[in-house]
Amino acid sequence: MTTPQLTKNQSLVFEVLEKAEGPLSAYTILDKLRDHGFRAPLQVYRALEKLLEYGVVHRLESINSFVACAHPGDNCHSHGIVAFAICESCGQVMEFHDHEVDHRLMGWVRGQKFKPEKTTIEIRGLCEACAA
Amino acid sequence: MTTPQLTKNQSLVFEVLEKAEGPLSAYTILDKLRDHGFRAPLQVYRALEKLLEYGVVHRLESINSFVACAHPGDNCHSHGIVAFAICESCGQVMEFHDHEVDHRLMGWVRGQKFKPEKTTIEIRGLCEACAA
DNA sequence: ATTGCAAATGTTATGTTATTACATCAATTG
DNA sequence: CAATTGATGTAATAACATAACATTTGCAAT
Repeated sequence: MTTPQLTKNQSLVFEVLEKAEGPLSAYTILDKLRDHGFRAPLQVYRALEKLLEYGVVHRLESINSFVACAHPGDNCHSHGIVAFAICESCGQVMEFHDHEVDHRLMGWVRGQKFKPEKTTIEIRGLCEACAA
Repeated sequence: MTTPQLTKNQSLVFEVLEKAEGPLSAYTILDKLRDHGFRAPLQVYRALEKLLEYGVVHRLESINSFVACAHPGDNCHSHGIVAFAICESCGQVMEFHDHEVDHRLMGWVRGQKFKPEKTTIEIRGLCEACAA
């Protein structure tokens, strides 16, 4: 799937996430876009919904936040399951893929005849700098 | 770590989760315990906090819900990372462990010198019965 | 160019999940 | 019994997310 031209609101939300150092909550995004005319949460959530669909933004379930995909120009849906390491101190997020992990999880899933739609892998802890 | 004697509120919350067919939200638990004197969310959240700590209850991050651990009498902290398959149709949750997945994730983590505290693996989709 | 449709947007209100702050109570121990 | 600690009760509020409905915009078909 290729990413279509983003609409105005989608572009604004995406730019905010790209410039951010780490994940942002929907309401933080809203606050950052008040100057651009955003007034209500739905303006953010609707844009996020599309950006997630296009695979250019990820949702971090364990911290109710959103982050731009770490693969500029690429789209993440082709890489299999995406995993995240989230530093609980500085907020930094590392995104990675591991085919063996995918393979094991999908193997289990097949064994159960479970039909996966969306898989979440999130490791919360301390990054190297913060653990020191 | 061995599970200490549960307090009154902890027992009530745990019993509700054990009897439930699937995961419950904190507010659903609250409603089920109104007859037992529960009045406020905090009574539930405080009990859950301890039950999570003891490893007898799991939190499903992707659906903001809680479920009793699938290993009666045992405690889950000894099994490495716990993974869940959550049916989005019937709500049923399957809990499993995969040492190879643990190994791969922990290998990546070591390579980054990241210090993991809590890892979430949740597969949402359709169980065999619901996919049919 | 106009009509008709689909998608995007704007706005208000509300629903759902989680925590803060503070008071009280109960068990333990020195 | 005083002091401490952990559990509980209660009210208020913060944080996250969606429903419902009105309006506007872009664009294809005629």
